[in-house]
Amino acid sequence: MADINVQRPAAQPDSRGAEATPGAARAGELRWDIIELLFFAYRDFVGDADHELEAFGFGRAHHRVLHFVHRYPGLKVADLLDVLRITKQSLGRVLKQLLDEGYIIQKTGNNDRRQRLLYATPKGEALVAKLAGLQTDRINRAIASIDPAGTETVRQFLRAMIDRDDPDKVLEAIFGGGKPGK
Amino acid sequence: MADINVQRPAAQPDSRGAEATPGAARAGELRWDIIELLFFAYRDFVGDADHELEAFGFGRAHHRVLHFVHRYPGLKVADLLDVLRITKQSLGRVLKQLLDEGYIIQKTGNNDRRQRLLYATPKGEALVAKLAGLQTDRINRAIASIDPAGTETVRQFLRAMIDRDDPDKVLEAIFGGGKPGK
DNA sequence: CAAGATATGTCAATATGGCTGACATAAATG
DNA sequence: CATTTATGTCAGCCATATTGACATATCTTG
Repeated sequence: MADINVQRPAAQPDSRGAEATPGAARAGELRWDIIELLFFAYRDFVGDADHELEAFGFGRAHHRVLHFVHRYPGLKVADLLDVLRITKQSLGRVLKQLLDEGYIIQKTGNNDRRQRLLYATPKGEALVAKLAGLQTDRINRAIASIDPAGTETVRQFLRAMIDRDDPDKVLEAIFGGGKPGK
Repeated sequence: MADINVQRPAAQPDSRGAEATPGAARAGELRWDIIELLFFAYRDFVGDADHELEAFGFGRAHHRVLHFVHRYPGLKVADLLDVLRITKQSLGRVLKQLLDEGYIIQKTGNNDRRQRLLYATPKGEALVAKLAGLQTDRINRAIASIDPAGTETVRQFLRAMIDRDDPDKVLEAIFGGGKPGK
């Protein structure tokens, strides 16, 4: 059984090469540990849903669409493009599948009949809730391991990790607290 | 300027369809907000690096390889496959580029000469540190927004989000505290 | 009303980064 | 020597993303 060549994370001399990276933390202050934890935490977090989605012939892209349509009923296609930051061609494919298979329905906008307002069907609600259940279980386990007051700390940390310049409508709803329009 | 159709996240009736999702939280307890925050936080977090990587003709896959080789010098190819959970064919492509372009070097194992131990070159160190600098800036900004003691809470939360069954060598190093071998 | 802008949809081609299966080589192991 | 292990590679497939071009319906404006 081959011996182990892996050393613990070496306290690197931190050879930040090139001309002092713009706006970067000084040497020795890099958050290697948190960078790494975010990688693993997110990998396992989305892994929960990925596994379940396979049984439906769906991928992560479908989950993201279904999630936001569920959360923000009446979302327009253009809003979804903003939020997901993908092109309409990419969205088109997964959205068509979700529509064809009855997970989402479109309704023509009342004021602007060009718009297609998106809503999750009961079938769609069921799937997205199932996926959220798996992820919630993981989150609850993690929250149980920290100080009760820590939940708000984690929430605040995550919020502060998000770019707030040029927010889309969903981010406005999350942050704005009260500027959901304009 | 078309009116806004997006409502704030509706307190959904939470139609967990189908037979009570196995092991899932009960209705009304789903962590929709944290699920969503994780999506946005991770998107922007990796976005920092993604943008920079473009200039080098690299993608996320290259970053991940470079990161772990940097952090765990002497990592074997097989270890990297475990950590990244991809196939050797997939790894082969990006690893070959990183080797060809001088970001990583291989050294034949001392005990087992079949092994190729991986090390980041100064060029590789410079790139990975530059990327980590960008991400560290974001993390520092987020940490600055929470209680000083909150950093450890966040770290603990992230650690608890990670699967610990069948850990690879990197996770053993992160968690094991002292069982880096076997 | 006619002209232009907007919201959506679709066709075609391409890139990235995963995957499987098959096979080859070198070196360790029994 | 036979087998297993560590690595590499060829060939093809799939999902998801991209760009550019174009079509249609509808709203807005001069």
